[in-house]
Amino acid sequence: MVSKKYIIRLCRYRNVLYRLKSMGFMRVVSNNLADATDVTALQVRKDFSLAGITGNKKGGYRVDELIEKLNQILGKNEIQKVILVGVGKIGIALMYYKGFEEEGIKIEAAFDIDPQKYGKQKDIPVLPLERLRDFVKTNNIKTGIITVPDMAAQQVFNLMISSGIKGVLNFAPIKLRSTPDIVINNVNLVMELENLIYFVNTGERNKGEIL
Amino acid sequence: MVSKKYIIRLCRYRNVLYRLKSMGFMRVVSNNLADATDVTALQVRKDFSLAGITGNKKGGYRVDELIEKLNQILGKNEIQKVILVGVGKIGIALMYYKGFEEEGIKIEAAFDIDPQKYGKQKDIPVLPLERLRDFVKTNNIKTGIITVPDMAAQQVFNLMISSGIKGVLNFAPIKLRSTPDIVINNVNLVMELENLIYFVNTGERNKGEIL
DNA sequence: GTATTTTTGTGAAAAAAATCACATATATAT
DNA sequence: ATATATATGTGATTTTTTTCACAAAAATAC
Ligand SMILES: NC(=O)c1ccc[n+]([C@@H]2O[C@H](COP(=O)([O-])OP(=O)(O)OC[C@H]3O[C@@H](n4cnc5c(N)ncnc54)[C@H](O)[C@@H]3O)[C@@H](O)[C@H]2O)c1
Ligand SMILES: NC(=O)c1ccc[n+]([C@@H]2O[C@H](COP(=O)([O-])OP(=O)(O)OC[C@H]3O[C@@H](n4cnc5c(N)ncnc54)[C@H](O)[C@@H]3O)[C@@H](O)[C@H]2O)c1
Repeated sequence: MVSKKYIIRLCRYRNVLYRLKSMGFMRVVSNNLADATDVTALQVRKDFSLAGITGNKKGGYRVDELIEKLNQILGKNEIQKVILVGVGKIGIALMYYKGFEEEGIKIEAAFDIDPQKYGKQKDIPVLPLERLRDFVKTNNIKTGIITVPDMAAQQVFNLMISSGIKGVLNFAPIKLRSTPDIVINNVNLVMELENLIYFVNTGERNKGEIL
Repeated sequence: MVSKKYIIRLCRYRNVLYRLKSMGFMRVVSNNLADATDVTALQVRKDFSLAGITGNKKGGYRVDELIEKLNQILGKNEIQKVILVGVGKIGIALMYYKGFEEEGIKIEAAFDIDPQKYGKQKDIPVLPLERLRDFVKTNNIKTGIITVPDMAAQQVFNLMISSGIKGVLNFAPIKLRSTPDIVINNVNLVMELENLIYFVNTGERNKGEIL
């Protein structure tokens, strides 16, 4: 059983590795990765050790091998399909963001209740909410993003889950009522900012929470 | 020295308390707060104990008193001024978001290098980047949000810090080079999604990382 | 007015995560 | 070939965070 923090560190290593690879690096030592990801070299090695990844006593790790292993662990070898509900300000920002596709994540469709939104954004179809269930089943989608107003979030969530979705990235600052088999990651930007402001005001050092 | 997680829990309690208050509640027991915030009742009491907040052995905590204490600890008794740099898709979404003001956070101004963006968004002035330093000093701003393209983030960060900013909420998925006295909270949405997908794919239960 | 129930509060214990200490392998230099 | 420097790898240790166990206070019931 692994923790979220651990997986996020693996993702970070992977990101850095791709950049190193594109720069022509063949090998990398734990120290390089540590510098680039804000963890200690020891933590890097421990993580790899735990992940069953092994390097050379001198000369560190082979970049290609590392990427391959991490991709395997992180399930990055096929494109990950997601849907999005709520084609508003933040939803549209996400739909136009190129960063997801670069990581093999594709927003296959978006849904809204406002007919004015139907059509396309970028190359992503925007469909009526009623078509969600069918779309999710047909395309075997397992992951959804919620960017609807707070009041609508629970109801959209319920629809998603009953349609077969297993994991939700939720931008509404509410606690979704759910069951333990569903994975929910909440993005609460107000809280991120409140938190930041707290540490700024008190002058206390935020001990480098990852992410 | 407190951790980020701890402060975030306090923020969550506070949110729930405001809602309870608006519903007319005068008192609350640790169990209620626990249910609403996805932590255990014990954790709630421990947190309060640590924060020097004390309740009644029966009848729990006074809502008003709790809110007051939490506001005090979290520095919520005055409006928190922030600036934003990068009036693009995500920057604009944030500028139009009402959730910040509801929590006493005000985006005082935004900055960009594209003259087409100058003017206003909602009621927030959008100014040339060159005016940042002056604005920050004059208005004694301590907190900034970075929503510029990845390539520009470090440079904008440097400008912010050299202008007197002490804390940054960074949306660019890069590691900002900084010094230990500066607080940085990174929001990495790709990683949130990658992480979610990992737990969906493996069927492992993500042990409820807060936030 | 005494017993019972409810709920806080905290020192102690357990669990989880990070770090240390050091053994081990391998490349490079001499 | 031997010594030296560089890095990994892991059991042990420390630190941090959460949970347990139970005492104490206050309301309610009998
Ligand atoms: N905008 C931000 O910067 C920001 C920041 C943090 C959190 N959020 C949260 O993100 C969510 C969306 O914010 P926004 O600013 O993009 O809002 P928005 O009003 O711009 O967009 C909401 C969209 O959801 C659609 N919608 C409403 N009810 C729906 C339903 N039942 N089913 C499907 N679609 C529905 C609306 O038609 C609209 O297109 C909110 O919960 C908000 O709290 C936004
Ligand atoms: N859009 C998203 O959903 C999303 C999601 C995750 C992360 N991000 C990150 O947020 C950042 C912004 O993304 P976006 O989609 O809003 O981009 P965008 O291109 O829509 O907007 C960027 C804005 O920054 C301005 N800008 C560029 N260089 C600048 C500089 N040196 N100083 C000041 N302003 C400058 C541009 O004029 C533009 O207005 C990126 O780092 C991106 O990786 C965005």
